[in-house]
Formats: sequence, structure tokens, C-alpha cells
Amino acid sequence: MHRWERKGRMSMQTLEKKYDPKLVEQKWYRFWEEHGFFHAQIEPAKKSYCITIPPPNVTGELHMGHALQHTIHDALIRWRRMQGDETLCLPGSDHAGIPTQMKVERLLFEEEGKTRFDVGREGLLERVWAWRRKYGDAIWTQFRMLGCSYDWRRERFTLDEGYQRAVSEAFVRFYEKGWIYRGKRMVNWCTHCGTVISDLEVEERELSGHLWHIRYPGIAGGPDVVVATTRPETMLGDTGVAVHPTDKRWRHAVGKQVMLPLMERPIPIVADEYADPQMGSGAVKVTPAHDPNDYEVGQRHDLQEIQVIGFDGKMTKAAGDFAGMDALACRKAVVDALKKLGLLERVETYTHAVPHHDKCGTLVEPLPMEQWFVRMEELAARALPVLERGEITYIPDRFRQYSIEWLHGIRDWCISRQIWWGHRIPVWTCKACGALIVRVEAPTECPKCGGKELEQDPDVLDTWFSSALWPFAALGWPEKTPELEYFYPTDLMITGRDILYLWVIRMIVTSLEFVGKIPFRTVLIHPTIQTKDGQRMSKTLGTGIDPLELIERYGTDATRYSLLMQCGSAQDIRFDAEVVDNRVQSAPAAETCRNFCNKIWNAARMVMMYVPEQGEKFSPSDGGQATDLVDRWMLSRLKRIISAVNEALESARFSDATKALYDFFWHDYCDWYLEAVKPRLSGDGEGTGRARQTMECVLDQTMRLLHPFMPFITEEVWQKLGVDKDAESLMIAAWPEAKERWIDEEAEREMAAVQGLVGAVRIIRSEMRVPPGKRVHILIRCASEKLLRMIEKNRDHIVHLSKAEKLTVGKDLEKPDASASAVVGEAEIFVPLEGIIDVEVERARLKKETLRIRKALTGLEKKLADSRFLDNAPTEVVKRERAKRTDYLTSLEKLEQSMEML
RNA sequence: GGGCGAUUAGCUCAGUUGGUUAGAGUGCUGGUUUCACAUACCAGAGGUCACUGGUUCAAUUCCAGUAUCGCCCA
Repeated sequence: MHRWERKGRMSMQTLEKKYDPKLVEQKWYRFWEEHGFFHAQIEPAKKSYCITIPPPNVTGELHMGHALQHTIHDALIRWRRMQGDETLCLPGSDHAGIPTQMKVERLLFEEEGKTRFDVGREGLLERVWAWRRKYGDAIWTQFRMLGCSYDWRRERFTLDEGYQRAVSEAFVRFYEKGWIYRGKRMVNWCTHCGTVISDLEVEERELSGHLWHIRYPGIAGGPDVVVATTRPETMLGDTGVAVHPTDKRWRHAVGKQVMLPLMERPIPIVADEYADPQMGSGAVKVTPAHDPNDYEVGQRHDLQEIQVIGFDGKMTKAAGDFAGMDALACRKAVVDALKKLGLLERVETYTHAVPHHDKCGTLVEPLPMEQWFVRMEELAARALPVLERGEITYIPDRFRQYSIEWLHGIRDWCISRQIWWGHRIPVWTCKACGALIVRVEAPTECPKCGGKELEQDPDVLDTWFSSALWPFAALGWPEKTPELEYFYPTDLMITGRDILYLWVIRMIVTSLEFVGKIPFRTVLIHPTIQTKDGQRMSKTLGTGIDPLELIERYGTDATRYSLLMQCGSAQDIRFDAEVVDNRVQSAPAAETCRNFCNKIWNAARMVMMYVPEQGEKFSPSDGGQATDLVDRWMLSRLKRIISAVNEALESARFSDATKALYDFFWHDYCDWYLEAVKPRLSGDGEGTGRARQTMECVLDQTMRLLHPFMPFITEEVWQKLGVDKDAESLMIAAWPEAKERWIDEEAEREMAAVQGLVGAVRIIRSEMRVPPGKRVHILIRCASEKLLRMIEKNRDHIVHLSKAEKLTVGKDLEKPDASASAVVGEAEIFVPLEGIIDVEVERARLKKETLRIRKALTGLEKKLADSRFLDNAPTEVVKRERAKRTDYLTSLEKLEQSMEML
């Protein structure tokens, strides 16, 4: 009977005044994991939702890009899970061949003074595995701190036994189709890493250098030729000079020879369209062994390839006197030598793009070599229509366009690497007969001659070759696993734009080939995080932020929320924080969200103070029965926020979702609703019960809505609230439903009017320096019966929210002496302030308001006097403008009256 | 050289089919220790919507060009 008599379940002592994330985060993460909430089952009756996360590499540490990317992953997966989908978010890592081997080799040298050749292949691999066992899991601990609800029981690694088999299988199938071949091509060689790399791992850097113009003397009466180069050392390997076939200046020179200086080698002048008549003399030196374009020219004219720079970056024997020199030192030597001979015509400063290895920053040397390649023509042809038809949704769509363009210009993919850490190429050569054997399982004898001496190709595959299989190989391919059956195609791939070509397209291509399906339905390209000034976030520059530092300082929830709040439609996020030497000095963005957490915490404290644990619970579907304006309004707002969050998440607009929730909770719920409801909370009447129930219901629903973004505080509050014991955890509780009938436009209109009136009184109080504790008399004069009834009905709310002692309402009220006034729509507000009012301040206030309206009115009148506006604008617009004019005029009239009466 | 993104308050950003007195957070100013919260509450100041043209009755919004910053491709 007296169900509200009991005080709330919480006394102020039991819930701390400030929210401390450290006390709850680890606790709940352990709880979730121990209860197996992250683990996906295969339940064909339910809709599946699957993400295979982009595998971070094993050398990785959490950076801001990861923090954003995985906050997004987790938010979406938690949202879908609460919606009732069977969700699988599968974590894993890739072996990152080159960087990992580099790291371990460096350690080996530092600790033992040895190179990889000293310890041998087996020795090195042992050390890499040991290193991985020691450090490889660091990033997972960090992901757990971030709150990621990933299915750790299904974690994969690209060098797992099963995954290795998938990679070999893919290689063999491609090979058998004739799409993998070994051939000599111009490739990118990294002299530091000692391996070839693919085009995509080459980063062009603009460097200022020089352009040297060199004279090659003619032979047998032929003309001298002046060529220009940015790399004079390569001239030692020149085997020709090219001119454009239509270039009149050189027409008679074609077929003649020049003498290559320093090497004293006669080389031919050939006609080739590659030469640009506009550039310099129109003649260009040809070094087939050291430049991709020259290589093509050389092929066309059957020019010799002379490699003068070796795989170690030093000049080869073919460089004659310069052999053994470092390439850069050689450049200087060659220039000096040419100068002495008087063959250096001139030198210009010149800015040009120079290829570097993106992993180690070393200059990349283009060299013709035997390597393994994947033929891309057929694969691209298959993927193109899929992209063009939009079978995979890209967010934003422009990345689909880029992918299409890239596929149109695609070149064969060099997949062999001269390192040891990775998937060894499954190709064996028979020593007896020389046959090539390409097998998933290591063969024991040659199928052709029965020879037992087989030698496996020493190279390993590009890491991206194995990563390209990720979505399906991680689910068990080539086995026909239930996981593959149930979860494939996956739903979403979230990644940064840096690996769009490197990885995303390759996954599509391989999936279409091996599974016959697209790998994922949607690709989401998230923004890149930059510093506050739009610079690259980089540890070496000292501009990096360690996300763990943010988590330590502000809590995981605040860190996640601040990332999402800044995650809008632009392609970059300038993360709002001051950073010096990689240390965060201040991070207003995260601080705002920490304050938000505290706000949530305190709102929850208030609710729990007033709402007993056992009591009649309010189902959100009861909303239709609410009678009090603020209850009706609150439920209507709740319905709108649910829809807004759903819509925003459907289209991956994270800042919209988080900002809307922030405003809703802070302003609608805390500032207005909880304030308005305070007077009703004590007592045991119907109104009290309704208020308590509504307050609790909205808190519960909001915790659900916020949970994908801030999992920890919402779980803590929700558990303490204990409203829905159907679920053991908020993370598997039901996602709020937005019932149409909760929308109550009348309540929203009325509430807006109440807020307007209260706001006007607050302005008066503030400007007139009325002490905040002082109650005032408020008079409202208005001609509209309807408005009068509305005010009368909500008298208590207005009195409470504007701190009035008395509210007088009427049609023909007289403005009291010494009162401040304001105009709000149809209503006039008077606040008698005998002894407080400063007439000059009040006059200035009214004057300012008058001027503001006059200004707006002037523009409006001009518009309404213009026949072109009246003729062309839609009638609704004209009507609206006319109505505005009337409003302005009445407001002005009222304001002027008030001023006169002062 | 080609393509793309950005340019709105001191700072970080919203602004959804052209019509608002251009918004939020943070910072700044004034007031408040009121029984959820000073990590709070109430109020205030602050903008030639990068620039130049064009389309339109009307442009922050559409079009073209310019400038600056960033990204991608060659």
C-alpha cells in the first residue's frame, strides 16, 4: 500500500559522489568474459552479425587509430548484440613479416652481436616465435582495457597451423589456374631489408635534389647528346639513349651511337615514344637495370641490362672503377669525374619524388629480378562488376569509386619476399630433373622422376597475401566449417583508408575467387586521427597520444565517448588535446566526456535515492498513460532519441549518435526533467509514483542506449538499478524500442512554451541580480485562452523551475510598478522587483531587445515589399514570413509599452 | 600533373532536399556552496560562414574560379 514510503535503496553514503572508473572497469570486463557473453554460438534460427577485425600486427602497441577503430567495432557489435543478433567479433593478428623480422634481427644484433645468417633460418624463426610468445599478446590486453567484446576463444593468428594450410591452399589453387607465375620483372628492392616489396609498400617522398645535365660525345660524326638525370651514378649502367620518333632535332641521330663517358662504352641512340621532346634536349638516357620505364624501353629495343648497383646498395663490379662504393658516394664521384672531363653541362636544383620503403624508410632500388607474381587481370575483372553494381556498400561511397579506378589500372602483384618469417612458398624443385612441385603438403618425392632430393623455395609470401584471406580463413576455410556457413559473408569491415588498396580490395578479390561470395557487406572507412593542428600524430615527432594514458586519466568510457563524439563525416579528426613530447597536457575532449560520466553517475544517485528497489516497475510501454506534462514530454523525447540513435548507427554517424545522447541526457533528462520532477518525489500520491517510475524507466532506457559507447559505467549503473532481471548483464539486455505512440507533439509544444517562460524569468533574475535563492512574484499577461489554460495547468512546474513564490495569470493584468518585463510569444511576463530593480538596467535590456527585433523586422519588411519575392517564393514561405512580421510587431508594441511605464 | 577531403565563435566541430535572429562542447566573463552532481547550476559576451564571381525573389547551403591545409594516384 505504502510502496513509496520507503526511502530509496541508496543512501548517499553508499554511492560515492564522484564516479571512479577504476573501481568498475576491470570488474565488469572480467564478469562479461567469465560469463561467456563475448562468445558467439551458431544459431541458425537467429540472424548473424559478424566482423573479423583487421588484424593488428604482432609488433603493435595500441595507438589512437586503433583506439578509434576498435571503439567503433565494439560499439557496433554491442549494439547489434543488444538488438538480438548472434554476434561474432573475431579478433586476430597477422605475423607482419618484414617489421617483425626487422625487430627481432635488431634485438639479435644488440643482445648477441649476431646477424640472421649467423643463427640460420631455424635459429631465427625460433627467436621470432619466442619473441611473439613474450610480446605478441600485449595488444590484446590493451584491447581488453578498451572494453572490446571480442570472441577471444576464436582468436586467430596468420601463422596458426590451420591458417598456414589455408595460405598454401590459396597459393596452389592460384598456381593451378595459371594465375601465379615466376618471372623476371622490374621490382622494388629494399637494400636495408634485403627483400623485394610490392608497389603498395613504396612511399614516394618529395625530396629536393639536383638535375645533372651530362654530355655524351657522339661517335663517327654523330652528334653529341646531352641528357639529364637525378641519379648520375646510374649512368654507369646506361645502355642506350632514347629520343622521340617525331623529334626533328634528333631524326638523323637515330641509329648512331654515342660514347658513354667513364665507361667508354658505345651505346645506341634509339627512337622511343618514352622520350619527352619537351624535356631538356629531348634525349633521355636509358638504364634498363635501374629504372622501370627504362626497363620497358630496353625490352622494346633489345638493350643490354647492366646492373651497376647491387642488392646491398653498393656498386657492383659492372661499375668498373666505382665498384664497391656506396651508391650515394658513387654519385659524388661520378659527378666529380664528369666535371674533370668537362662533360657536366650544368646542374639545377630539382624537387622530385623518390621511392622509399614505407616500413624502414630506406631508398627503394628498382631492379629487374626473378620473383613470384599473382596475375591480376582475371581477378580484377571479376571484382569490378561487384564493385560497380554496389554489392558492397562503402561508407563513404567515394572509396568504392577509388577502388574501381585502382582496379582498372592494376598491375601484377609481386608476392615473394626474401625473408624468413612468414609462409614459406609451397614450391619444391627436384634436384634430379628440375621439375617444379607445387603442393599444400610437403612432397616426399618428385612425381616426375621419383627423385627424393627436393628443395623448397627459400622465399616467403607477402604478409598481405595471407591477410587477403582473412575473413574466410579466420572462419576456417578451406574446411567447410559451420562458422563459415553461418557467419559468411561477414557484415562489416572497418578500416583506415591507408590499407584500402593494400588489403580491402585484395580480400574482395580472393573471397570472390575462393568462396564465391563477397567477404563483407559493408566497408566502413574511418577518419584518421591527427593532432589538434592537423599534423600527423607521430611518436618520433612527439605529437603522439597514448590512448592508455587517456584511459588512465579519464577512464575507458570517457576515452571511447570522446573519440566517437569527434568521429564525424570529415576524413580526419583533429583530436582536441595539447601534447608535448608524447605526453598529454590537457584533453578537453576527454574531459568533457569524463564530466558526462560523472553526470550520469550523479543522476543515477538521485534516482536511486528516491526509487525503492522493490516497487511497482514502470514498463516503458506504459507511457501512454502518463498525465503530467513533464512525464509525457520526457517519454516523447525518449522515443525521439531512440530513433535518432538507431538512424545514426545504421549509417555509421557516430558523432551524431553520441552528441544526441549527450544532449538528451544532460539537458532534457537532467536539467529539465529531473529538476521539474523534484517537488513530486516526496509523498505517496499517484503523481509521486508516476514521477519515480518515469525517472527510473528513462534512466534504464538511456543506460541501454549509451551502453555500446560507454560499456562500463552503464553496466555499473544498470546493475545497481536492477530494473530488468531477465538479463544477467546490460550487454545482453534488450535494446530499447521506439514506440510510435510515445510521440506526443502536444506535450512537446507545451513543454517548449513552459521552457520559454521559465527561461525569460531566469534572464530577468540574472540581469537584475536577483539572488538565486530569492523567490519572486511572477505575473503573466496573455490574451490567448488556450495559453492561459496551459499555464494554469502547469502552474506548479513554472513556479518551481523559475523559483517563484507566487504566479498570477490573467488576461487584463496591470503591469506592476517597478517591475522587469519580457515578451515571450503571446505572453508578457512581469516580475515586480521593488527595491531591487535598476531602472537603467531594465531600460537598456528592453532597448536592446527592441533593437534586435527592429533589425530583424527591417529585413523582413523589405522582403515583404518586394513583389518578386511575393511572386516567386512558395506561399508557405510567404505566409511564414508574414506571421513572423505580425509577431515582431506585437512584441515591439509590448516592449515599448513596458519601457514607457518604467 | 590528375583525383579527393577540408576551410563556420579563441579552440574542436554540427548545420540533412536554398528561406533560422547561424548552433553545440570547450575556453572566456558575471552570479551561485540550493538537500544527484562545483567534473555542477543559472546567465552573458563572442561569427563579413576562407576569398572572388555566377545562378536565384532569396546562398553558409547550388555552380565556377582563386587561396591555404591535408590525403591519394602518377
